Amino acid sequence: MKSSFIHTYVSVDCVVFGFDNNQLHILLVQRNAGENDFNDLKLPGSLIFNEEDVDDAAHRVLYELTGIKKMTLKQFRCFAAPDRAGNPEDMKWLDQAYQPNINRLITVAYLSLCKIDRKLINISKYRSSKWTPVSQIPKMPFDHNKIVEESLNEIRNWVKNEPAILFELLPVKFTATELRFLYEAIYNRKHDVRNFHKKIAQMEYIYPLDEKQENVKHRAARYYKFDKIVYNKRKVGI
Amino acid sequence: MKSSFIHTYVSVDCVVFGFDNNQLHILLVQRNAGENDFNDLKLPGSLIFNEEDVDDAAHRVLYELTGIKKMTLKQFRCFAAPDRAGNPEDMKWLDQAYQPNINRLITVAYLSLCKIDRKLINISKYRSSKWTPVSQIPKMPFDHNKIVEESLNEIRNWVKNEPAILFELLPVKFTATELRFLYEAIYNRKHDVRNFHKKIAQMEYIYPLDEKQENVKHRAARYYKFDKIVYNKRKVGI
DNA sequence: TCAAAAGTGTTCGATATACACCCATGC
DNA sequence: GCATGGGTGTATATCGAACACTTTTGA
Repeated sequence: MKSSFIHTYVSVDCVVFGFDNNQLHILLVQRNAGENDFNDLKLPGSLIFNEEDVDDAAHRVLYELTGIKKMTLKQFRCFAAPDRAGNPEDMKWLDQAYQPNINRLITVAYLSLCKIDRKLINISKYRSSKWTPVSQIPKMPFDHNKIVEESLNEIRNWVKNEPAILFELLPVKFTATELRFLYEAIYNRKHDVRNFHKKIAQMEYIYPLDEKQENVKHRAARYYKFDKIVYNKRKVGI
Repeated sequence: MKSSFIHTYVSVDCVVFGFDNNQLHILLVQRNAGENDFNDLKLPGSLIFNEEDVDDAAHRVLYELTGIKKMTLKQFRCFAAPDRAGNPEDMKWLDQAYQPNINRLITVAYLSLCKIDRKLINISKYRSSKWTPVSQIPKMPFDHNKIVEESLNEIRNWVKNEPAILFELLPVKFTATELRFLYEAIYNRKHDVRNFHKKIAQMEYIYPLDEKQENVKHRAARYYKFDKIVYNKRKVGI
């Protein structure tokens, strides 16, 4: 009886969202560092270390992947189906990447966010990473496709509870249209332009700059900025 | 390097909510089966078995605790702080309950719901269980107090996304006042009686019966029932 | 007839939705 | 001057919040 309790390895996997070209993207990595093609992508992740909390492991993975120290992240689910690493290909890769005879692997999935134009400094074991539009996510190893699918629901909840995270996906200065397209990409529905302007006008934590777009071949759009201090004050008021 | 990846034990812990006397309760168990006092309570839980998904482990724990086969449940967070089982008392108990030298223990926490007047058939390793009002949760081992704290936020989200779960906490036939008190207990704020009646009148999935309370020393309240079929139709419509 | 809880309608403000035209810019 | 996308206001429906008195029942 006692021996049937299982001793497992635990990993973290991170779904890092970016936003570009009116589409959500996810940062995927090449599974096999040695090969130079992008036909074998997966979510960035790692086994957890001894004496390491899962949140810390996720921060570590993200740091190694991007060079950013304290990325905003949120745990959203533990995936532990016994056969999730049952594919022979995947088992082989585990043996190679970590150590032989990993009998069982449970993963804790995280959401994270990154300005997609940010220069990433990759010091991880993965040779390279690639921003992939959510509409073009390839078939991935383990249950990574399932994790991505669930992450798309989770990010909606997250935005609802903490709208500030939107601004981690946008440039520091952004236009109303960019913000609207971001909403549209996350919620997958259109928003009326006029109503949207009204909405941001009454969000005190979004303030307009005098600055406008330059070198655009149409009327230049105004830039806005997010005011974290005002945002945080608002929250304690609730 | 490779050896610093950790092989851990994984458990599930369940926060089972009940509702009685206008208060939320949580089902706690006696940690030490041999002793007959209720001074050492904890959340029901178990290590996971080989070849067992965490969701299945949670279902197993709940079945052994209540005799109910498919309780509604929801995973809400993985707790993995390295020192979460670091208390010597807790380590001693782990050695005794499972096996010696459990070096590290990660837990996946679940929410679940139970009609509190339901007769429970306890076949678990715990001698007995006890419904405890959330206002009177004692100090518990490991990080169980923290888990309970977070579960109270989670249940609010859950109700928002899936109001049907409320009815798993109420008798099959319930009065408007019972439902209102349940809302009040979960959200920890008062609701206006008239507005509340209006609200349930326009929830098509709550329908009034002709039946009323009996043997009450005041005006008898009407009973209502929850219609799962109407509820599910409504959902696909969204 | 009293105590205790059930039940009932209206008003107001805030919020969400629908909808169409002029403006600024580069070419 | 035209193509491209930016920016603006009003009217209506919906939802949530505030608020006080009458009804039913058993003791």
